[in-house]
Amino acid sequence: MSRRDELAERATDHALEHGLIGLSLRPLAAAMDTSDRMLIYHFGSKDELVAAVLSTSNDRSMAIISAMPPSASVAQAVIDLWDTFTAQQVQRCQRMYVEAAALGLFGREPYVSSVRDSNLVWIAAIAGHLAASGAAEQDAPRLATLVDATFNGLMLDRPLDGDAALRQVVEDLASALAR
Amino acid sequence: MSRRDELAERATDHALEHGLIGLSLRPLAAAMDTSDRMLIYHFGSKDELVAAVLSTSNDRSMAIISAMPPSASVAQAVIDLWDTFTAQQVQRCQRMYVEAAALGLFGREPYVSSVRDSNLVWIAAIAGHLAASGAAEQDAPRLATLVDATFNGLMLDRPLDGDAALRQVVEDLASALAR
DNA sequence: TTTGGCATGTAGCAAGTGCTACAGAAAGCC
DNA sequence: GGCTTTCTGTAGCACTTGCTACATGCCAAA
Repeated sequence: MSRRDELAERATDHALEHGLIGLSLRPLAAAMDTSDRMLIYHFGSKDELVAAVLSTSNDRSMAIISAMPPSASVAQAVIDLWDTFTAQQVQRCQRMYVEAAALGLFGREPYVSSVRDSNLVWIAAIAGHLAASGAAEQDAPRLATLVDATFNGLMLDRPLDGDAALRQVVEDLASALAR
Repeated sequence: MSRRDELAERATDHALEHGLIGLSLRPLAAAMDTSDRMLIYHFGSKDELVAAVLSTSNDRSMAIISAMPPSASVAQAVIDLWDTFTAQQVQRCQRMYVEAAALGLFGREPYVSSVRDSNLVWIAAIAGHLAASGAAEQDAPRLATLVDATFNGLMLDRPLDGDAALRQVVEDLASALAR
């Protein structure tokens, strides 16, 4: 693994823990036992570092979501996806994705591009799981967009509501989609 | 209207236009034909300014959503809410709300508190409209949380997908909830 | 006319930002 | 040995950040 990749992994760990909004090179470098100087050297600019971090994070969550076995029904798939989604590992990645998407709301780079890249493969993975769980092939992408949007929206509510309340809402969605 | 309120209104206009995440006092003050010095004088701190801006923005979108006449059905209510939600005026406020929620993802103040305050009355308003449109009273709050989360999640996708695609997804949700 | 409070302008501070200039170390290749 | 390439440390630059010290103008009450 190249030095750059190693730094990307550790920077991703730090960003997942402390957030993407407000991320700055010096504290990040200090936590990684290196210097801002080195980060710029290996990544060229902060923007490229951020892009690498978002890509790394996306790879991690994709690996987990792609490994899910098919669910017994579409409704069950929604529940299973939520459980995976809120598992520590994926949930952090998704939280950072939401931060990136918020940073991209006004078109700022590198966030828009990174979010677009992540979103494409992510939605495809969700759609794949839904299709494997019984959803019609042509409905899967839109269904995936709906489910993903709802999950991300609920993520924004996490600091407000308890996880139990959010799960209840997901169950409502699952049963609505099943009928 | 006090000077402070007037400044809050104009600061809100600016924040809705340029975003909350990178908001800083000097450019904001310059756009308002005043100085950072004055903003701090009237609001005490940047945090209180931000709280005032979020509160003002919330008041504005609440005024619009509260004025909606009941819809013919729950499904139609979801569609109507989306159309109101994406109307220029409300959509900007909601975009800023999403920014604030993202800023609050790691517990940072004043964002968490402001988001909590806004969310409470906002969900209540959505629930009210859904109930007025035929939803069962006891289901309305959870339904409102579901609809609101989905809308906010779709807001994050706005820079990626076209509005037509997002509306399609909302229609999927509406028909799923109707069945 | 003096006093006192509200509002404002000028200047600046300490800290933090991304990034760079420059020098050196280490390691492989001739 | 030299020589180039890759990497790293020190120091610093130009700029922005939220916020403050201080002096000043305005305007109503005493």
